[in-house]
Amino acid sequence: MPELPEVETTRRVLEDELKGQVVAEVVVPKVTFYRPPPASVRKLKARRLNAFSRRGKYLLIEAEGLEPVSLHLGMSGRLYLSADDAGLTHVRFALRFKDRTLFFCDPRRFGRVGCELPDFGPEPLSPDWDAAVLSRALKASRAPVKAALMDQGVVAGLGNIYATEALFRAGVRPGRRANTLKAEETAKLAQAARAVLEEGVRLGGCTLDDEAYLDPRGRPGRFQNAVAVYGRKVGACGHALRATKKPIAGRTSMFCPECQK
DNA sequence: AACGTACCCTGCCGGC
DNA sequence: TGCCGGCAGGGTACGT
Repeated sequence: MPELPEVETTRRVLEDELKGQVVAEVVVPKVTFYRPPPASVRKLKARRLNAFSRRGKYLLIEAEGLEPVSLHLGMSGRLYLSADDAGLTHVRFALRFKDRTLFFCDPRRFGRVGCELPDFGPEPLSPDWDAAVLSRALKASRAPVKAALMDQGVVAGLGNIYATEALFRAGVRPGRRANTLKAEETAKLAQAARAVLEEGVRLGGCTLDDEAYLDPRGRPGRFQNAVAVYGRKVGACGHALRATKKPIAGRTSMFCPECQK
């Protein structure tokens, strides 16, 4: 579910709502078959939260006097800020504050808590990520360009939605071998990836259906209205869309046969 | 060694 | 109506 824009939106909401607050209690539901969260989560008790930061699709909780606690939402993980746990299922742990609680819910259990961060590629929204940096990575790969884009070691934060949208905007088919892109195409792709992620952040992430991503306040994003390809049968260009014959990096890959070469 | 694929899970949706 | 297969925005562990 969550790619860079959704994680970034979540981060901003948490920063707004919880920065400077002290964790009153760390709650781990007793009846659960989840592996209990690591000790680093329990240690958050009585700590002041200084900051929430993000690296790729990872969220980092920075508490006073502790190493940052990492959180990856996986496919279905969600943070939910509320007065009580009414209606919430699959709660993995919760941080209680004075007058409300932050719940981490994770139905599919693909989320990760308190794990070491893997090696990431550059942040696509940082000023030093550009066509030259992308070009170097793409030239070194014979994988489909979409697989390279979603490889967190190449660039951190793109998943199926935003990679799909970036390739459409750049006019490049997802199945093209990464090292066959022309300089001009790579330049367009880097620009498109940045633009699509910026738009995703500006619109507060992508909420394709109600069960999916919502921010910790329970609000949906608006990027779904700007989607040109992902989840559609007809592209924003007006052409019928197609999926690649085989999934790429295990993901369904839609593209416009007219607009993407 | 890089690249593809299977797998990890639950929930939802469409087809029969 | 109910069951079943397929699919879902994540990553990782293998096999080749």
